[in-house]
Amino acid sequence: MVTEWMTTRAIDPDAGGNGRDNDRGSGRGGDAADRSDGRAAGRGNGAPATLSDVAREAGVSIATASRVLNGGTRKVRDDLRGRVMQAAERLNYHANAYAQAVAKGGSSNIALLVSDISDPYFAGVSQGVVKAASQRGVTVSIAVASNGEDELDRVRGMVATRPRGIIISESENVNDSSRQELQEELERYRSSGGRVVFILDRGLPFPAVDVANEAGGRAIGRLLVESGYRRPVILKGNDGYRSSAQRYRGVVGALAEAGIMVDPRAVVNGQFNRTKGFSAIMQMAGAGMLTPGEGAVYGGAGADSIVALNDVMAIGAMTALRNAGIVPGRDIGVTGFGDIPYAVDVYPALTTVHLPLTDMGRAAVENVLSDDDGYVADDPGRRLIFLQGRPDVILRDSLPRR
Amino acid sequence: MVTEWMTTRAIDPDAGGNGRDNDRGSGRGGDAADRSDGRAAGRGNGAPATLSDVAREAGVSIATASRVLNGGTRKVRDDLRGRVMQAAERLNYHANAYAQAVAKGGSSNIALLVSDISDPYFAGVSQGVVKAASQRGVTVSIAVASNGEDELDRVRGMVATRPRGIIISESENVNDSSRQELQEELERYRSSGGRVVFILDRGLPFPAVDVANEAGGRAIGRLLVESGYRRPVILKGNDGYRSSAQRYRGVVGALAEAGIMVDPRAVVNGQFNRTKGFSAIMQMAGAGMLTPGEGAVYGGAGADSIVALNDVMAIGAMTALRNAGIVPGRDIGVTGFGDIPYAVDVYPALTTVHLPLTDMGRAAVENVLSDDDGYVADDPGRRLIFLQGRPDVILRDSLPRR
DNA sequence: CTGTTAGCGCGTTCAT
DNA sequence: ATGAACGCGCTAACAG
Repeated sequence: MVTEWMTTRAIDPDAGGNGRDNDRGSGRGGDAADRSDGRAAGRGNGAPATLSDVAREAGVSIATASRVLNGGTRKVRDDLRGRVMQAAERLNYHANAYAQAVAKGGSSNIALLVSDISDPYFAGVSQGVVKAASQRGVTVSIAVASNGEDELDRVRGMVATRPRGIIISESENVNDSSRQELQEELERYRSSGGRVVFILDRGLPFPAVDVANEAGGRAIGRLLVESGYRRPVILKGNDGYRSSAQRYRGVVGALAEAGIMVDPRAVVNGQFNRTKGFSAIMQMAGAGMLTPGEGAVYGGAGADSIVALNDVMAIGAMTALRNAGIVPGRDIGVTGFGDIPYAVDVYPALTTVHLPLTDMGRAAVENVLSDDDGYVADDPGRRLIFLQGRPDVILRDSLPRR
Repeated sequence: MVTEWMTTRAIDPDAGGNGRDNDRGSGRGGDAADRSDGRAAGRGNGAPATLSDVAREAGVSIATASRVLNGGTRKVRDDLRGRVMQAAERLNYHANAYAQAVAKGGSSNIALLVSDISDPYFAGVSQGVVKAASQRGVTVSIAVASNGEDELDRVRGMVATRPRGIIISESENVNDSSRQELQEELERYRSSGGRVVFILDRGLPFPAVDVANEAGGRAIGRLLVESGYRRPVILKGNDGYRSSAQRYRGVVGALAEAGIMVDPRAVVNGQFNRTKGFSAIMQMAGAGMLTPGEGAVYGGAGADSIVALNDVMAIGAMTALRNAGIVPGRDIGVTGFGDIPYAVDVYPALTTVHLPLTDMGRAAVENVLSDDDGYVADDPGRRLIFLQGRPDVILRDSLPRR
């Protein structure tokens, strides 16, 4: 859409109509023939050096070359080893990762699927995955899928690359007609030796890195009560999303224990993104549901707080409040869930429950790379990897005592 | 480090003190041996189906199977085609991407290198890269490198995977002892058919997706002047970072035209991250350099604005100001550069210059996938892909007229 | 310890 | 139009 400003400057005005002298050359490897001696003038002009190039250059067999360049702990006479390494250096040899993968029937790559990298939550998780992976010498391919169908497509594409494992960190996909297919696809992948791990449990029969969602929700609920709030608006994610449901159950439960019933009109089912948080509150404010008055929630009393089950929703909600002339923190308290990095930078700083984003990513790759995925079919309980034993609620200024 | 909270908990709260029955066991997965005939009963039990499995199942040659499943526009009799496709479906065949890559001598993957995915700037760019790539059917592998040495390592790892191209979006690496090596490595990669594209020019002889940095800086400078500010503190990135230098030149130039000289003590060389913005301002405020008084900048007059050459620095600076009891927007104006998504959510909302993050990512992959990389050795000016012809400064509340 | 020889899964000529 | 055979770059048995 916004492509108007895009100015891919032209390249070679004068080259004009002249034929393209694309010597894409090579085409087929006339091979052997023109590769007279393998030394294309040392200029890295042609294709990258191969193992056999190195072997020839070093005057050894390709097997030997393989052994010194990659083969782990095999023994090779020192002089040969030296020659090989020098040759490799000289030819700037880099093993062809694909060929290796084909030969040994398995890559050293893990696939990561997220809904939206530009969301701080996923960005944090991804950062953890990528760093942990690279520390262990495995690469990660990343894909984004914004809806259920995309998700299935992406997963299919991923299994084609036969990664060591697939890590799925999607926020939600509901009404999931493709859910069944997804599960089947993943099960086939697993039965062929692949590992799949979810980040945040989605109720599918695979291991998942999970956190104390319900306990976190309860903690928020109690904090609300202790801080003197009685009339929260709750911003949840979609109903099909377990984490949201768990958090919701937690806060509602804690509230109930204190004798507080939340007004059904005060709970909005949205999605875990900033836009939804923003628009939901804009709309409620516009309808006069937030501040005391006729159409207000809680029988006209209005809301005294907004409990978002996700940080970005909370942040969107805060700016919506401001747009509506309501001062977050002063007029209405706000809480989030996740503790994304910029939760401290909004004003007032966001009170939220901390989630160890990058560590969640790390835990996922550790599981993928471990020998045993800890999955036990008949005991669903055994397939969860819990991080964050007790929830860590971070008190900041968006929910002052009142 | 922070691993203490990590509690790979058993699941059930009530399961109480029971011992952890970690049967890590398993060791190797056996297998391999049992592949007697390749046909593991059709059940997806064994290894994934291969092309020849499909061919056999369909009663055709592997070549034919290849043609219908992948081979573009070849002609195959309809009945055969049908049988093949059914067989593929039944066996849940997915082409082995690695084998394809080896066979045709080139993958359909591009590598992306960033400094930090969890930084909104890189997250935005990455999102653009990944989405654009997947629309074109190419996968992207991502790696992070926080410093110059890592960068070289990662690049080396990347070339091993022989991607179609390498996109580098690193913020900066200074005192770069490895810079020369990096360039050589990349040149070898290119001479072997690879494409490399930088996002934001770094002065290396490769195409780069760039934006109107200096013009943007000038726009900010002029806005400052027009809005009545005279005593800015400038938060730059590292000196070796061209984009920072360009932006800096722009604002200083515009200021100079208006007869404003910036106090040398008021410019801090940092890095483009939130922490640096935060700490720099904390420190200056602590030293009394910001508010009128003895040690203040501008001969004791203090600063009336903070010009951060990057959004996250600006955001860090704003919360630092608050910590120091200075109200951003009211006491001191603030501007950023980049327009990351959450620039609207800080308070006051950040005035900044817009950068089309995801489109920058997209442009990079388009260049990688295009036939001609537009690089012309002898005319450095010709190797840039400009986005955003005229800078778009977004007026918000952090820099009110005064 | 080193070199030979089979494959790995797939694309692609070359005959048929 | 279809199939047989070879090669991609590399690893892994197997000999020597």
